[in-house]
Amino acid sequence: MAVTMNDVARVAGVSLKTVSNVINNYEFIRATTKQRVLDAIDELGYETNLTARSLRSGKTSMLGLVLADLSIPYYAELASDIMKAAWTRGYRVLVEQSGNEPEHEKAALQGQFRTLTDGLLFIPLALDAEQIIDAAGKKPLVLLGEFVQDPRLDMVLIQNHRAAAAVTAHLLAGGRRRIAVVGAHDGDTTGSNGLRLEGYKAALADAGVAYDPALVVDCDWRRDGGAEAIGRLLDSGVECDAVFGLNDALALGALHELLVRGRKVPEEIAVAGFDDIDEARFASPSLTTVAPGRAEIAERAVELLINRIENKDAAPAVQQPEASFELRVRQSAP
Amino acid sequence: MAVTMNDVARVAGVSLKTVSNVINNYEFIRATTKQRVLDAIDELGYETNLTARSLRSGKTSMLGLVLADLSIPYYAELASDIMKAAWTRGYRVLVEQSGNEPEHEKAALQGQFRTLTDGLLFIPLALDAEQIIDAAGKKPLVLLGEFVQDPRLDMVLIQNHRAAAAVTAHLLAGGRRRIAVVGAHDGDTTGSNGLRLEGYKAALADAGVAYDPALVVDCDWRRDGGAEAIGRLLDSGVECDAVFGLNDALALGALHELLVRGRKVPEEIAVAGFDDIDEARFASPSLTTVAPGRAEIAERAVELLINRIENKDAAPAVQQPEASFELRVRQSAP
DNA sequence: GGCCTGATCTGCAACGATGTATGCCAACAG
DNA sequence: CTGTTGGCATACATCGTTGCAGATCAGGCC
Repeated sequence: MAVTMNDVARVAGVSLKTVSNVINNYEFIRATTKQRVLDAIDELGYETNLTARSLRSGKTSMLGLVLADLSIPYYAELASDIMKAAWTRGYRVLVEQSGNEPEHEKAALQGQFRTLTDGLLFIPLALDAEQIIDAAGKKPLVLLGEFVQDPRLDMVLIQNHRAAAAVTAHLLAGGRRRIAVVGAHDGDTTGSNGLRLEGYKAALADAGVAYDPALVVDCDWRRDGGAEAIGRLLDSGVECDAVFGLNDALALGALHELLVRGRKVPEEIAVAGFDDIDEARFASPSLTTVAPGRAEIAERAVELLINRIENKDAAPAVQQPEASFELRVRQSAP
Repeated sequence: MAVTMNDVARVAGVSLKTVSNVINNYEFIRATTKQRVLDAIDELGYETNLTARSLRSGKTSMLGLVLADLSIPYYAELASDIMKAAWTRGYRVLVEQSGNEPEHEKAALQGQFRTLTDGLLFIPLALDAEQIIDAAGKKPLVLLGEFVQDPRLDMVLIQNHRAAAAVTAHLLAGGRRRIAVVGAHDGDTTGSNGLRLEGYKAALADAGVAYDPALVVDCDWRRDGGAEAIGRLLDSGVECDAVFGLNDALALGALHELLVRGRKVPEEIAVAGFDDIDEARFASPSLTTVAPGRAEIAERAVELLINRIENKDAAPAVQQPEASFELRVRQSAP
């Protein structure tokens, strides 16, 4: 079997508890004793059994991260940042893919998954705030600002409205007047789709350009969704001089479809996205987009969650820090 | 505090062990007793404490997955597939990012990380076979066929040699004669880089085309590495009519750089990659590449690892299944 | 010398589940 | 009526740690 503290204690000639004390850096241990224990640990190749420690201490030092799917670049990049942020603070991250299904999201919120983690980072896609509050247990929970927004929940916010307005304003400044929106439904006002659409409308209004619902097409937020949606729009005879994909995958899908159809980008039609995934820089033409502060989001979310975990008693008001965004102008919409 | 089996037992009026038996589907339980227990579980909202179960049973039902970084699309997509494959078999996956650093890889192989998992899936990048064997503990370990290859280790193999030869043969069939290779060093013979380079050479030899080491440029296996490397090659005055990026990120980086420099792809220079990440389909022009059977690799690796975990006693010979590959011809090299 | 203080180390119980051994009862055979 | 079998339920020990409450001992002080 595995080497236990007991074995180390025997070899070092001390009590089991002393071994524990050495490992946990208890202050009052004679240097010589400490050394003997450390030598024994080395000799036997002892490794702390984290499962036992968790059971006894009630802490797992793991954070849960629930997202739709790692194969989506934005989530993968965010997950990577979150894992790094957690790591530097002594936590590991256990990822759970919800596949965008309400049942999976609910299960992740309340199921046994929670017993494995000290707290949860959650990117909700299928559940609304009400359902989340119902399903969530007592453990700390921090949402990552995507679709849901609610004053009762801790979350890190993306400036969906302002960032989308900035992108739109940039397109308008470039002289575009008929800007198609890919990834929303006319009338959406909540969630990332709604908030970004509202930002788009606000920028139009600022510039005195009329809003035309015919320019708004909805679809799955994936590359193929974006390609299909812009195709549908063009086939329906609607003309446009710019496309705003509500995330980069949509924009890249649309960009691809436009080029396939022989449209010149950006001369004829400009394209812009939202997220600034790495791929955006290397697309051809490279994609103009807005960076929602991914690293900052990861950092803030992890920090907030760990604060909640470690200061359970203190229960200050709900926190909703906002990440800062930055427009990235590239070739697709100079 | 949390609800325990004890609480359930009290409410249901049975012993703690009976609750355990119900949960574990023990056969001989009166239907009425079972129902009473289930009702109590429901009433109290009891959730099994997985930490306690793990400690007692010695199984965590978690697989470790060590890879360089989730922000690399190929790894993210592979991780996603692995998590799904593990999930259907009742296992969760704990991901650890090595950042391509030997120290991190070693730590993941032997550290406390192992006590959290029943077995490890490992994509080695920095360590060689010898170091892996030295560092690895007794728990099951399966490598994912990237760089390391060794008859003493379980692993799922990618047909690096044959797949790279197939890509090269396709480029040759298209009339290309000066095919640059991005991502290897002349003389590499092992690892993904070496094996793919060897495949390339074999295909050249088959077609009676001479191998020119000047066409081989090395760099980091990332988009920006590919861009920089092809730039370096062209700046040095070497001309080529095709580029084979040893993975898709390299190929896409190179593709981007070529277009920036005004080269026509594929008319002037064809581009091909290796991996078939989702992005390849939506690049412009879309990228010709080879799909190394990612889903199959994930499936096989998980299956092999779980077999090792669950049939510890039986220790048959080392297993090294090979995933099948498929050429995906697209616009960048028709 | 007796008492107190602080450094150093120890034993026991407990975290919440499961494995083993066993008890109890009804049904059935002899 | 006794003995055996099999269904059903239980008690106890145990996994490897850590928290809590001491135990021990040397040195300083009155």
